[in-house]
Amino acid sequence: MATVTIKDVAREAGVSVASVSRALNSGGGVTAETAQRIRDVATRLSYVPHAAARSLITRRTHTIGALLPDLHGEFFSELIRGIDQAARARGLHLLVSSSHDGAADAATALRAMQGRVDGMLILSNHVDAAFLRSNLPASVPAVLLNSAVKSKSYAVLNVDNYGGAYAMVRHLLQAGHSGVTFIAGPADNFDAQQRELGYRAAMAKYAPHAPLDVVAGDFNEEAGYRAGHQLLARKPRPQAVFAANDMMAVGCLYAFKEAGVDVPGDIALAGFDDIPIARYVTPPLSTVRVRIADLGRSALEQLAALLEDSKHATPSSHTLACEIVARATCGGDRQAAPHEHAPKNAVSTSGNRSSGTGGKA
Amino acid sequence: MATVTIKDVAREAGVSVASVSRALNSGGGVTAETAQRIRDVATRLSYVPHAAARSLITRRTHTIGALLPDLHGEFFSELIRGIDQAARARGLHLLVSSSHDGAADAATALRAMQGRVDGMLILSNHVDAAFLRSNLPASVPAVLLNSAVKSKSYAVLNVDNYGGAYAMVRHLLQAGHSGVTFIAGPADNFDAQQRELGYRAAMAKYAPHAPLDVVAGDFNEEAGYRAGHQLLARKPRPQAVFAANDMMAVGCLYAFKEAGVDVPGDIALAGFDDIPIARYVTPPLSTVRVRIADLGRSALEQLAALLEDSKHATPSSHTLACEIVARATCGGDRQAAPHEHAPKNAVSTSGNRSSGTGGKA
DNA sequence: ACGCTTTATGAAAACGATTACGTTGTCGCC
DNA sequence: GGCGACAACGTAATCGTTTTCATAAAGCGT
Repeated sequence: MATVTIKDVAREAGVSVASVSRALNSGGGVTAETAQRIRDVATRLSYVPHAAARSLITRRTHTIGALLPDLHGEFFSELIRGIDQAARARGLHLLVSSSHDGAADAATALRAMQGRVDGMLILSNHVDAAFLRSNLPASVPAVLLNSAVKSKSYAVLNVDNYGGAYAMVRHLLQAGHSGVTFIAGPADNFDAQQRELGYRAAMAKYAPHAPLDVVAGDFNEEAGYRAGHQLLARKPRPQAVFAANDMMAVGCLYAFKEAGVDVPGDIALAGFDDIPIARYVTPPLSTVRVRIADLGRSALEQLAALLEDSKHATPSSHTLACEIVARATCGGDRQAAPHEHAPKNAVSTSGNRSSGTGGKA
Repeated sequence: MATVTIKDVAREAGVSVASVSRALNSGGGVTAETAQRIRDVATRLSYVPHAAARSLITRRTHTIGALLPDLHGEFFSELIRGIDQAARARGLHLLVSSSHDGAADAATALRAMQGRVDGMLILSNHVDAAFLRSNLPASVPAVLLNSAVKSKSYAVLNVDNYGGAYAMVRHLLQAGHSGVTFIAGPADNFDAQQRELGYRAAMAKYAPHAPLDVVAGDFNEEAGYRAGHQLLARKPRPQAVFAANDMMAVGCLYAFKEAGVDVPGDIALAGFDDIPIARYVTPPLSTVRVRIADLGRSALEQLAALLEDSKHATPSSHTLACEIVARATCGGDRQAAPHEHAPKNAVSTSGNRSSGTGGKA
């Protein structure tokens, strides 16, 4: 059961190793029948080329690396799913390194991937241009996800946080609310910043006389809960609240429920991300949906394009659209959908196909 | 900016490549000062050994592969998190291939990993002993997760589905319900089978005169919803319902709410998995928690042990305990916890740390 | 001083593939 | 019939490491 090498195949087929290589890879330079015979022998011996040996000479690993922060839940799964599917379709392998906290951590991981990958997918908010310059050799192409980096050396793929927030604020205002309060995310988070910008722009456009109203938050449920209580203490209570992400919106919702405030009757509420929980809280949360699997997929495809002709492939910047999902909490003229069982819209984002511990049937 | 090899380091340091290799790896066989000089030169040139070349000769890739089915949501993330953290701690890389549906698909993926990994972590319900024999060379050690396979060739690591279900049924019965109805999972799913067995055993033990009552399900919300309606149509309604997973319990809960049936007043309800949604439905769902990150972690550690001495490391079977989480839906003598914000128990399973699209702050 | 063990070091052989370059043989064409 | 082109195939170099083996220097006991 010793590993069978190309030599064994060659000997068995009565040819040289060169011919075996040609028959199995390029196809040219060998007669059709010799090629067939070689292939037969190869399968009979169940020969599988040694990946390391091959990539030593071809300088290709057919592997792409994904550097991800300490992500949780649906976001992580969907992202990987998108990446993995696209990668498999292209015959690429996926080397994952997740759960990074801090730049030093990410740098180590990035360096550890040196030479093991042909390209990188990077999602991290402590990654900037300087970081990349010193930790990523120029020779390995990379696609940055949701990054503020603007460089023509790297391709960047962002979710349209700005547009999504803008659209949601417009939606709330057009539903009749005269103002919108925004619960912000972490100050150093790129997504959070963009969402706030979208909020400000939409307010300026559709409610130019209403005051801008931003309270601090950090993307956690607890922060939303505190913000909710805080807002209820105001003399004229806000009419509508837009949280920078769903978890804060959920926290806020519980604060409102606890105080006996009706949503959306007394206050309208909306979040951002469309995490699965959003559909299950009572009442169901209006939010902005992000097609995360698509994000992963297109990131990989962009990287693959860069890999194919690293010469004249210009690393470009793209943005992925969001869509607003009007459920119960935003009030207004929504349709009276009771509860979405087995959601009809076949978006990959909303994955309540989740099974037990062991996977699908 | 051409890649710097060991030769460059050797020339620059005025030694042979052998010494460089020794200085950087074993440490023995070189003077302390030469070793230091070599290390200095190496860092100065920012030399990083070519992984392929190295593993060509050492026959080690320092990479482990993870073969996963088409998982969604929290389960997937937590599993990978656990694996990844443990892997990093051991200096191992993680090659992921997920989203497999069907045995053929899994076989292809498994074969594609040939030679790229030192060991495999496998979670898939269409993987059995025969499958492994024909698709996995005996030389590569593997750990099977949640698998029915009983073989001394492979290590198996299971969640204690049986024990968890048993404990939950006992809990329900001891809370005063005279019987429990079970909503089963897919017939061919190993977890589902074990959970049903646990249900049956607990019933036999603690309610020997109550009839066993199992209705079909498939782990999806929709099935739980249908089962819920179906159960309400019974003449004496069931007193307590235990669903084989949380998604079905949630579907069932919505069916009850729709019919105006009070939970837990009229009917008690419980699920399995403790998915994040469980905490957010109204009322919060009682369930059985599975420490998924721990599952991944110990799987990797077991594999690492196998890797270190493949000789006399006996691939053993282990089981990971569950814990029951009594929230509102199961009635009984639970404490009146209003809502768990920022959960105190620092379990890695309940990850509402989830952020926006861009990761943590 | 002299042999003998220890130790640092270098030269060279692996590892398993791809591929540039020869070599042969066959065919076509003048 | 000879000459050149081309196709099929083999030989050997190559990729960047690790590791065995040889060699030289140095320490050490007598």
